[in-house]
Amino acid sequence: MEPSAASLLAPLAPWFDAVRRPLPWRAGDLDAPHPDPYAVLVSELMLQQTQVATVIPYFERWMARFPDAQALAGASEEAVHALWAGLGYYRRARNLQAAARAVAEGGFPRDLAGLQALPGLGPYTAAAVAAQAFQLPAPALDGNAFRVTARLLGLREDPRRLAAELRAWLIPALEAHGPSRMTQALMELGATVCVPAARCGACPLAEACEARRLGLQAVIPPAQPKAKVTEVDLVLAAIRHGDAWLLRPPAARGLLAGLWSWPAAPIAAGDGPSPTPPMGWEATLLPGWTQVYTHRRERVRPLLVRAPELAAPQGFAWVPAERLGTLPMGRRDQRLRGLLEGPVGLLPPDGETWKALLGLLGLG
DNA sequence: AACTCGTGGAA
DNA sequence: TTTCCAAGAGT
Repeated sequence: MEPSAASLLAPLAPWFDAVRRPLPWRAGDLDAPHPDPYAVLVSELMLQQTQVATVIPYFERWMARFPDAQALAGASEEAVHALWAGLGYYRRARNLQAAARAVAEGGFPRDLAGLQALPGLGPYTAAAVAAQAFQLPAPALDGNAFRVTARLLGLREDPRRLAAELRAWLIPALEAHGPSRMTQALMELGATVCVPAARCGACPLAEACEARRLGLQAVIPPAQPKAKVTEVDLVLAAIRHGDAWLLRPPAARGLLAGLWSWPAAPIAAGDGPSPTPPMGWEATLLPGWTQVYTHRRERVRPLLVRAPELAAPQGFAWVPAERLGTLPMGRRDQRLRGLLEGPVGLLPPDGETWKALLGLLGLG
Protein backbone atom coordinates (compact mmCIF):
# COMPACT_ATOMS: atom_id res chain seq x y z
CA MET A 1 0.00 0.00 0.00
CA GLU A 2 2.68 2.33 -0.98
CA PRO A 3 0.91 5.11 -2.88
CA SER A 4 -0.85 7.44 -0.47
CA ALA A 5 -4.60 7.07 -0.28
CA ALA A 6 -5.07 10.82 -0.30
CA SER A 7 -3.51 11.15 -3.76
CA LEU A 8 -4.74 7.86 -5.21
CA LEU A 9 -8.35 8.50 -4.20
CA ALA A 10 -8.35 12.23 -4.98
CA PRO A 11 -10.39 11.84 -8.22
CA LEU A 12 -13.14 10.20 -6.18
CA ALA A 13 -14.21 13.44 -4.48
CA PRO A 14 -15.19 15.48 -7.56
CA TRP A 15 -16.63 12.35 -9.18
CA PHE A 16 -18.93 11.75 -6.21
CA ASP A 17 -19.96 15.41 -5.95
CA ALA A 18 -21.03 15.17 -9.61
CA VAL A 19 -22.88 11.84 -9.65
CA ARG A 20 -24.27 11.35 -6.15
CA ARG A 21 -27.98 10.69 -5.83
CA PRO A 22 -30.17 12.59 -3.35
CA LEU A 23 -30.88 9.66 -1.03
CA PRO A 24 -33.39 10.51 1.70
CA TRP A 25 -30.86 10.08 4.52
CA ARG A 26 -28.02 11.85 2.71
CA ALA A 27 -26.96 15.30 3.94
CA GLY A 28 -26.88 18.14 1.45
CA ASP A 29 -23.68 19.60 2.86
CA LEU A 30 -21.02 16.87 2.88
CA ASP A 31 -18.54 19.10 4.70
CA ALA A 32 -20.65 19.69 7.82
CA PRO A 33 -21.76 17.32 10.56
CA HIS A 34 -25.07 15.67 9.59
CA PRO A 35 -28.14 17.59 10.81
CA ASP A 36 -29.82 14.34 11.93
CA PRO A 37 -27.46 11.62 13.25
CA TYR A 38 -30.50 9.47 14.08
CA ALA A 39 -31.40 9.36 10.38
CA VAL A 40 -27.88 8.14 9.61
CA LEU A 41 -28.19 5.48 12.30
CA VAL A 42 -31.52 4.22 10.93
CA SER A 43 -30.25 4.15 7.35
CA GLU A 44 -27.06 2.29 8.24
CA LEU A 45 -28.88 -0.44 10.18
CA MET A 46 -31.32 -0.90 7.30
CA LEU A 47 -28.50 -0.94 4.74
CA GLN A 48 -26.66 -3.84 6.37
CA GLN A 49 -26.64 -6.56 3.68
CA THR A 50 -29.47 -4.74 1.92
CA GLN A 51 -29.41 -2.71 -1.29
CA VAL A 52 -30.19 1.01 -1.34
CA ALA A 53 -33.25 0.67 -3.58
CA THR A 54 -34.79 -1.86 -1.19
CA VAL A 55 -34.20 0.34 1.85
CA ILE A 56 -35.62 3.64 0.60
CA PRO A 57 -39.36 2.96 1.11
CA TYR A 58 -38.72 1.31 4.48
CA PHE A 59 -36.64 4.29 5.58
CA GLU A 60 -39.36 6.76 4.57
CA ARG A 61 -42.07 4.90 6.46
CA TRP A 62 -39.80 4.43 9.47
CA MET A 63 -38.90 8.10 9.77
CA ALA A 64 -42.53 9.13 9.40
CA ARG A 65 -43.54 6.80 12.24
CA PHE A 66 -40.41 7.10 14.44
CA PRO A 67 -38.99 10.56 13.61
CA ASP A 68 -36.40 10.59 16.42
CA ALA A 69 -34.68 8.37 18.97
CA GLN A 70 -37.25 9.24 21.65
CA ALA A 71 -40.16 8.14 19.47
CA LEU A 72 -38.45 4.84 18.67
CA ALA A 73 -37.41 4.30 22.27
CA GLY A 74 -41.02 4.50 23.40
CA ALA A 75 -42.50 2.24 20.71
CA SER A 76 -43.75 -1.29 21.27
CA GLU A 77 -41.68 -4.14 19.88
CA GLU A 78 -44.65 -5.20 17.75
CA ALA A 79 -44.88 -1.73 16.18
CA VAL A 80 -41.15 -1.85 15.47
CA HIS A 81 -41.38 -5.23 13.79
CA ALA A 82 -44.49 -4.22 11.87
CA LEU A 83 -42.52 -1.45 10.15
CA TRP A 84 -39.51 -3.70 9.55
CA ALA A 85 -41.57 -6.66 8.28
CA GLY A 86 -40.38 -7.78 4.85
CA LEU A 87 -36.95 -6.17 5.10
CA GLY A 88 -35.26 -9.22 6.64
CA TYR A 89 -32.60 -9.77 9.29
CA TYR A 90 -35.08 -8.80 11.98
CA ARG A 91 -32.53 -8.68 14.77
CA ARG A 92 -31.54 -5.36 13.23
CA ALA A 93 -34.92 -3.90 14.19
CA ARG A 94 -34.52 -4.90 17.83
CA ASN A 95 -30.91 -3.69 17.85
CA LEU A 96 -31.95 -0.36 16.36
CA GLN A 97 -34.57 0.17 19.05
CA ALA A 98 -32.07 -0.78 21.77
CA ALA A 99 -29.57 1.67 20.28
CA ALA A 100 -32.24 4.37 20.14
CA ARG A 101 -33.02 3.80 23.81
CA ALA A 102 -29.35 4.23 24.68
CA VAL A 103 -29.22 7.42 22.61
CA ALA A 104 -32.46 8.76 24.11
CA GLU A 105 -31.05 8.09 27.55
CA GLY A 106 -27.47 9.32 27.25
CA GLY A 107 -27.16 11.15 23.93
CA PHE A 108 -25.22 10.08 20.83
CA PRO A 109 -21.71 8.72 21.44
CA ARG A 110 -19.30 11.04 19.63
CA ASP A 111 -16.43 8.59 19.23
CA LEU A 112 -15.89 5.35 17.36
CA ALA A 113 -15.64 3.12 20.44
CA GLY A 114 -18.82 4.55 21.93
CA LEU A 115 -20.70 4.03 18.68
CA GLN A 116 -19.48 0.46 18.31
CA ALA A 117 -20.72 -0.23 21.84
CA LEU A 118 -24.29 0.41 20.66
CA PRO A 119 -26.22 -2.78 19.88
CA GLY A 120 -26.14 -3.69 16.19
CA LEU A 121 -23.16 -1.48 15.36
CA GLY A 122 -20.05 -3.42 14.42
CA PRO A 123 -16.79 -2.18 12.88
CA TYR A 124 -18.44 -1.10 9.62
CA THR A 125 -21.59 0.59 10.93
CA ALA A 126 -19.85 2.41 13.77
CA ALA A 127 -17.36 3.89 11.32
CA ALA A 128 -20.07 4.74 8.78
CA VAL A 129 -22.05 6.67 11.42
CA ALA A 130 -18.92 8.33 12.79
CA ALA A 131 -17.89 9.58 9.37
CA GLN A 132 -21.28 10.54 7.94
CA ALA A 133 -22.92 11.90 11.10
CA PHE A 134 -19.92 13.47 12.85
CA GLN A 135 -17.16 13.86 10.23
CA LEU A 136 -14.77 11.63 12.16
CA PRO A 137 -11.99 10.12 9.98
CA ALA A 138 -13.12 6.52 10.57
CA PRO A 139 -12.90 4.34 7.42
CA ALA A 140 -16.04 2.26 6.91
CA LEU A 141 -15.21 -0.96 5.10
CA ASP A 142 -18.25 -2.63 3.60
CA GLY A 143 -18.31 -5.05 0.69
CA ASN A 144 -18.02 -2.16 -1.76
CA ALA A 145 -15.05 -0.52 -0.05
CA PHE A 146 -13.25 -3.86 0.24
CA ARG A 147 -13.76 -4.54 -3.46
CA VAL A 148 -12.71 -1.05 -4.57
CA THR A 149 -9.57 -0.92 -2.45
CA ALA A 150 -8.57 -4.50 -3.25
CA ARG A 151 -8.77 -3.82 -6.98
CA LEU A 152 -7.16 -0.41 -6.77
CA LEU A 153 -4.16 -1.84 -4.90
CA GLY A 154 -4.14 -5.17 -6.74
CA LEU A 155 -4.53 -7.23 -3.57
CA ARG A 156 -4.67 -10.95 -4.41
CA GLU A 157 -5.77 -12.23 -1.01
CA ASP A 158 -9.11 -11.74 0.72
CA PRO A 159 -9.15 -8.00 1.57
CA ARG A 160 -11.28 -8.68 4.65
CA ARG A 161 -8.20 -10.17 6.26
CA LEU A 162 -6.40 -6.86 5.68
CA ALA A 163 -9.09 -4.70 7.30
CA ALA A 164 -6.81 -3.15 9.91
CA GLU A 165 -4.14 -2.21 7.34
CA LEU A 166 -6.73 -0.86 4.90
CA ARG A 167 -8.31 1.32 7.58
CA ALA A 168 -4.95 2.78 8.55
CA TRP A 169 -4.15 3.39 4.90
CA LEU A 170 -7.50 5.13 4.25
CA ILE A 171 -7.47 7.59 7.17
CA PRO A 172 -5.41 10.28 5.38
CA ALA A 173 -7.81 10.15 2.43
CA LEU A 174 -10.76 10.84 4.72
CA GLU A 175 -8.88 13.70 6.34
CA ALA A 176 -7.90 15.19 2.99
CA HIS A 177 -11.23 14.92 1.14
CA GLY A 178 -13.78 14.87 3.95
CA PRO A 179 -14.81 11.81 5.99
CA SER A 180 -18.47 11.82 4.95
CA ARG A 181 -17.74 12.49 1.27
CA MET A 182 -14.95 9.91 0.98
CA THR A 183 -16.89 7.26 2.89
CA GLN A 184 -19.92 7.58 0.64
CA ALA A 185 -17.82 7.96 -2.51
CA LEU A 186 -16.00 4.66 -1.93
CA MET A 187 -19.29 2.83 -1.44
CA GLU A 188 -21.04 4.57 -4.31
CA LEU A 189 -18.20 3.66 -6.66
CA GLY A 190 -18.37 0.04 -5.55
CA ALA A 191 -22.15 -0.04 -5.91
CA THR A 192 -22.40 1.57 -9.34
CA VAL A 193 -19.08 1.24 -11.22
CA CYS A 194 -16.63 -1.05 -9.47
CA VAL A 195 -19.33 -3.72 -9.28
CA PRO A 196 -18.42 -7.44 -9.43
CA ALA A 197 -18.49 -7.20 -13.26
CA ALA A 198 -16.34 -4.08 -13.28
CA ARG A 199 -17.28 -1.16 -15.56
CA CYS A 200 -13.80 0.31 -15.79
CA GLY A 201 -14.74 2.63 -18.63
CA ALA A 202 -16.81 4.70 -16.22
CA CYS A 203 -14.32 4.63 -13.35
CA PRO A 204 -12.57 7.82 -12.17
CA LEU A 205 -9.79 5.66 -10.69
CA ALA A 206 -9.15 3.54 -13.79
CA GLU A 207 -5.76 5.11 -14.56
CA ALA A 208 -4.41 4.22 -11.13
CA CYS A 209 -6.09 0.83 -10.75
CA GLU A 210 -3.66 -2.06 -10.33
CA ALA A 211 -6.26 -4.78 -10.96
CA ARG A 212 -7.17 -3.13 -14.27
CA ARG A 213 -3.51 -2.77 -15.27
CA LEU A 214 -3.07 -6.52 -14.69
CA GLY A 215 -6.46 -7.51 -16.11
CA LEU A 216 -7.45 -9.11 -12.83
CA GLN A 217 -10.75 -7.32 -12.16
CA ALA A 218 -12.64 -10.61 -12.42
CA VAL A 219 -10.62 -12.41 -9.74
CA ILE A 220 -10.14 -9.55 -7.29
CA PRO A 221 -11.52 -9.84 -4.73
CA PRO A 222 -11.75 -13.66 -4.51
CA ALA A 223 -15.30 -15.08 -4.29
CA GLN A 224 -16.75 -15.77 -0.87
CA PRO A 225 -17.35 -19.42 0.01
CA LYS A 226 -21.01 -20.27 -0.44
CA ALA A 227 -23.23 -21.22 2.46
CA LYS A 228 -24.72 -24.68 2.81
CA VAL A 229 -28.44 -24.67 2.19
CA THR A 230 -30.83 -27.24 3.61
CA GLU A 231 -33.98 -28.02 1.64
CA VAL A 232 -37.34 -28.58 3.31
CA ASP A 233 -40.85 -29.32 2.10
CA LEU A 234 -43.48 -27.98 4.44
CA VAL A 235 -47.16 -27.42 4.89
CA LEU A 236 -48.11 -23.88 5.86
CA ALA A 237 -51.60 -23.91 7.28
CA ALA A 238 -54.18 -21.15 7.52
CA ILE A 239 -56.65 -22.54 10.02
CA ARG A 240 -59.83 -20.59 10.68
CA HIS A 241 -62.51 -21.06 13.27
CA GLY A 242 -65.38 -18.59 13.23
CA ASP A 243 -63.79 -15.17 12.88
CA ALA A 244 -60.31 -16.09 14.11
CA TRP A 245 -57.07 -17.55 12.71
CA LEU A 246 -54.72 -19.91 14.49
CA LEU A 247 -51.22 -18.39 14.60
CA ARG A 248 -47.88 -18.84 16.28
CA PRO A 249 -46.86 -15.76 18.31
CA PRO A 250 -43.36 -14.31 17.92
CA ALA A 251 -40.40 -16.31 19.17
CA ALA A 252 -37.54 -14.63 21.03
CA ARG A 253 -34.77 -16.13 18.89
CA GLY A 254 -34.08 -18.09 15.76
CA LEU A 255 -35.35 -17.65 12.21
CA LEU A 256 -38.01 -14.91 11.94
CA ALA A 257 -37.72 -14.07 15.64
CA GLY A 258 -40.11 -11.31 16.62
CA LEU A 259 -42.59 -12.16 13.87
CA TRP A 260 -45.89 -14.00 13.83
CA SER A 261 -46.17 -17.10 11.68
CA TRP A 262 -48.69 -19.66 10.45
CA PRO A 263 -48.62 -23.21 11.77
CA ALA A 264 -46.06 -25.11 9.72
CA ALA A 265 -44.81 -28.67 9.50
CA PRO A 266 -42.15 -30.40 7.41
CA ILE A 267 -43.64 -33.12 5.18
CA ALA A 268 -40.67 -34.46 3.23
CA ALA A 269 -37.36 -33.71 4.88
CA GLY A 270 -34.28 -34.85 3.02
CA ASP A 271 -33.61 -37.85 5.21
CA GLY A 272 -35.37 -39.95 7.82
CA PRO A 273 -39.02 -40.99 7.88
CA SER A 274 -41.30 -38.22 6.62
CA PRO A 275 -44.87 -37.80 7.78
CA THR A 276 -47.43 -38.93 5.23
CA PRO A 277 -49.95 -36.27 4.26
CA PRO A 278 -53.41 -37.48 5.31
CA MET A 279 -55.79 -38.70 2.64
CA GLY A 280 -58.14 -36.10 1.27
CA TRP A 281 -56.34 -32.96 2.41
CA GLU A 282 -54.88 -32.23 -0.98
CA ALA A 283 -58.23 -30.83 -2.01
CA THR A 284 -57.57 -27.73 0.09
CA LEU A 285 -54.03 -27.11 -1.10
CA LEU A 286 -53.23 -23.97 -3.09
CA PRO A 287 -50.42 -23.69 -5.62
CA GLY A 288 -47.11 -23.68 -3.77
CA TRP A 289 -43.93 -21.71 -4.09
CA THR A 290 -40.30 -21.78 -2.96
CA GLN A 291 -39.22 -19.59 -0.08
CA VAL A 292 -35.48 -18.89 0.09
CA TYR A 293 -33.50 -17.95 3.19
CA THR A 294 -29.76 -17.67 3.59
CA HIS A 295 -29.27 -21.23 4.83
CA ARG A 296 -32.61 -22.79 3.95
CA ARG A 297 -34.90 -23.40 0.98
CA GLU A 298 -38.53 -24.21 1.71
CA ARG A 299 -40.95 -25.70 -0.80
CA VAL A 300 -44.12 -24.24 0.68
CA ARG A 301 -47.48 -26.00 0.31
CA PRO A 302 -50.15 -23.61 1.58
CA LEU A 303 -53.22 -25.23 3.07
CA LEU A 304 -56.54 -23.66 4.02
CA VAL A 305 -58.92 -25.35 6.41
CA ARG A 306 -61.92 -24.50 8.53
CA ALA A 307 -61.44 -25.86 12.01
CA PRO A 308 -63.94 -27.37 14.37
CA GLU A 309 -64.04 -26.05 17.93
CA LEU A 310 -60.48 -26.14 19.27
CA ALA A 311 -58.70 -24.61 22.22
CA ALA A 312 -55.47 -22.91 21.13
CA PRO A 313 -52.70 -25.53 21.53
CA GLN A 314 -49.57 -24.74 23.50
CA GLY A 315 -47.51 -22.18 21.60
CA PHE A 316 -50.41 -20.96 19.43
CA ALA A 317 -53.08 -18.30 19.69
CA TRP A 318 -56.40 -17.53 18.04
CA VAL A 319 -56.22 -14.09 16.45
CA PRO A 320 -59.35 -12.13 15.44
CA ALA A 321 -59.51 -11.67 11.66
CA GLU A 322 -59.51 -7.88 11.90
CA ARG A 323 -56.09 -7.99 13.64
CA LEU A 324 -54.53 -10.33 11.09
CA GLY A 325 -53.42 -7.58 8.72
CA THR A 326 -51.57 -5.67 11.45
CA LEU A 327 -49.35 -8.54 12.62
CA PRO A 328 -45.65 -8.39 11.69
CA MET A 329 -44.86 -11.36 9.42
CA GLY A 330 -42.00 -12.45 7.19
CA ARG A 331 -42.48 -12.71 3.43
CA ARG A 332 -43.48 -16.38 3.50
CA ASP A 333 -46.31 -15.79 5.94
CA GLN A 334 -47.28 -12.47 4.34
CA ARG A 335 -47.74 -14.39 1.10
CA LEU A 336 -50.18 -16.87 2.60
CA ARG A 337 -52.00 -13.98 4.28
CA GLY A 338 -52.29 -12.35 0.88
CA LEU A 339 -53.82 -15.51 -0.61
CA LEU A 340 -56.63 -15.30 1.93
CA GLU A 341 -57.78 -11.97 0.51
CA GLY A 342 -58.70 -13.62 -2.78
CA PRO A 343 -61.75 -15.75 -3.48
CA VAL A 344 -60.62 -18.91 -1.76
CA GLY A 345 -62.89 -21.56 -0.35
CA LEU A 346 -62.27 -22.97 3.08
CA LEU A 347 -63.09 -26.63 2.96
CA PRO A 348 -64.08 -28.22 6.25
CA PRO A 349 -62.17 -31.51 6.42
CA ASP A 350 -63.85 -34.69 7.56
CA GLY A 351 -63.06 -35.99 11.03
CA GLU A 352 -60.27 -38.37 10.04
CA THR A 353 -58.53 -35.78 7.89
CA TRP A 354 -58.73 -33.16 10.62
CA LYS A 355 -57.27 -35.51 13.19
CA ALA A 356 -54.39 -36.40 10.89
CA LEU A 357 -53.79 -32.75 10.14
CA LEU A 358 -53.59 -31.85 13.81
CA GLY A 359 -51.01 -34.55 14.31
CA LEU A 360 -49.02 -33.41 11.32
CA LEU A 361 -48.88 -29.82 12.53
CA GLY A 362 -48.13 -30.71 16.11
CA LEU A 363 -51.42 -29.25 17.27
CA GLY A 364 -52.70 -32.37 18.92
C1' DA B 1 -13.98 -19.34 13.91
C1' DA B 2 -17.65 -21.11 11.76
C1' DC B 3 -22.75 -20.46 11.84
C1' DT B 4 -26.85 -18.02 11.83
C1' DC B 5 -29.80 -14.54 10.28
C1' DG B 6 -34.10 -12.53 5.07
C1' DT B 7 -35.01 -10.74 1.04
C1' DG B 8 -34.48 -9.17 -3.55
C1' DG B 9 -31.80 -7.18 -7.55
C1' DA B 10 -29.14 -8.35 -11.40
C1' DA B 11 -26.53 -11.01 -14.65
C1' DT C 1 -32.80 -21.17 -14.00
C1' DT C 2 -29.09 -20.67 -11.15
C1' DT C 3 -25.80 -17.92 -8.98
C1' DC C 4 -23.87 -14.22 -6.66
C1' DC C 5 -24.07 -11.07 -3.17
C1' DA C 6 -25.80 -6.62 -1.14
C1' DA C 7 -23.54 0.25 2.96
C1' DG C 8 -22.61 -6.96 8.40
C1' DA C 9 -23.36 -8.25 13.32
C1' DG C 10 -23.89 -11.52 17.04
C1' DT C 11 -22.74 -15.71 18.98
